[in-house]
Amino acid sequence: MIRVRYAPSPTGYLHAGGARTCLFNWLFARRHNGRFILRIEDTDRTRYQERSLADLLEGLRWLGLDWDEGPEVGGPYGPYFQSQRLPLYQEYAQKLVEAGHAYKCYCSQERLQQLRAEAGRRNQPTGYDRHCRELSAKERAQKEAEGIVPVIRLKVPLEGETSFHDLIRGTISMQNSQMDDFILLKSDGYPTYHLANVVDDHLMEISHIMRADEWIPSTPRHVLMYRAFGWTPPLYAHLPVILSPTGKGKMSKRKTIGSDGREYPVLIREFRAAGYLPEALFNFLALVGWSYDDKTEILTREQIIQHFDLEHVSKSPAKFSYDKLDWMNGVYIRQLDPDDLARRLKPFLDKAKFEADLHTIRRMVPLIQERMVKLTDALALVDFFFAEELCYDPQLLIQKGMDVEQTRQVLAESEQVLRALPVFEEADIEAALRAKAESMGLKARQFFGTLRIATTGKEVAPPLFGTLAILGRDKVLKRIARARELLMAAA
RNA sequence: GCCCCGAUCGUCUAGUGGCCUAGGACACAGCCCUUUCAAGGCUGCGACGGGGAUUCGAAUUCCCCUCGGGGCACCA
Repeated sequence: MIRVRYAPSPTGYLHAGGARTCLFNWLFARRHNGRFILRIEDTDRTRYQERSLADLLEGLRWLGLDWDEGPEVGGPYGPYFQSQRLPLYQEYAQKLVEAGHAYKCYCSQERLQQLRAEAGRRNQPTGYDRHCRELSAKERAQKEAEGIVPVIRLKVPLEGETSFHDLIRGTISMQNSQMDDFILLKSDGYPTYHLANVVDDHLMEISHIMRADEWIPSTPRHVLMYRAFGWTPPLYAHLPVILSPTGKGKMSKRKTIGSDGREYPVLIREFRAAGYLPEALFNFLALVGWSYDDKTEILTREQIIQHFDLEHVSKSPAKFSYDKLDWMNGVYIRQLDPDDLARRLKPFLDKAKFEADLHTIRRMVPLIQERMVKLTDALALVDFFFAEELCYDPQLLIQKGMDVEQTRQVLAESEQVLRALPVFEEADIEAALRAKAESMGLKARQFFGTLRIATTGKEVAPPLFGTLAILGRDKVLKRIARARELLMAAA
């Protein structure tokens, strides 16, 4: 049975890198009919943030990444919060001490800090100097008597090397001499990541560990722990990290501002608020670090599940391409059923105080659907529908090759034609206006250009005839009249 | 400083010794379509980091260099 997990620590909001790691685990589980487990690694009390758990669960659900075991759904291997498993870690750490694979360390944090500073100054490795490794029973008793609460450290072999097989990278080894005696159990009784991770993965019968590249250096330590416990380690697959769009370093949770001043979303909640579709982000994220073939980019969730494999996971880190995500989001928006798009647009319009019912939004959709990259783009596309009064430079009314008088005529004639129309519908509006433009001997771009400015206040706007129909005859006539006033006043 | 991982167009990638004159996508440029803007269609620009070795043959295997990334906490 394949069992994989995503094990975030609730120290901040869910970001693209975490979501990608989660996605790969999820895909692997779904592909192989395995189980996907969500485990919360909340063993750092100083960095814990209450709101991050809710954000995490919400973000995963938004992306459609459901978990078979974990918070809110439970499961046979619980609890799924490490803070609720403390006695377990203490018990296992103790076992290691008793077996001689670990020992208690009484060094103060001040001493350790000094050690690091000193080593750093001399450009030496910064690890622990194993001061307490060979303490006698008497020495230990003395420290205990002084009331010092020890940490527990793993007794790393001094010689030899530790290696493991990575499903993506092959064999990776590290000299044991490169590892220090790292801490398993902190003095507050909480386990470090290393201990909790190994104990839980074993107890929860995790078969494959898929996590970011940055964990490679600590994997040999984990292997050493499995060995000390007498357990078989799971299979490892280290995923390439996602690089920041700024080009320096990996993608962080902090605000990322490109050299062009553009602000890049990194948190899932930010992508959502910016108007990205979950299915587009899902597709895009699946493709950062994994590829299907040499030509297919747009894949449904089902196709991705069906084809996902570790074979095609890349080894090298990838920059997060926002240009490509934008393109892909546009593709997904265009593919959306118009009713569906209208529903998704509603909250964004509501938030902008554009009061439109679903029916009206639905009428606008055909005009804007292929002009949006993100849902938020709709706002700038339709704002003129909701404006009380348009604000624009009257000179814009006068199109290239036209004069004030001709412009006045276009407005006057349009007004007349539109007023006379028996029904105010797109096809009729178009027919009448085209005929009028032709009879006046004006080019379409001239005639409609003037009208566009008059009715939308913009040089760039959605297709005119559909726009007029939605605006409605009253509003259109009012705006044309207003344009004539502005034109005359400016002339 | 030490250790680990990586390296194909500007970016994301395909490539698993001959199908490679290196394929696709994004971005960019041009043209077409067109009431503006989009969308769409067509075309173009554009890469195997360097040096050795193995081989009849190397983008693909090995070594060195270079460059990039990551790790070295009582964080995860």
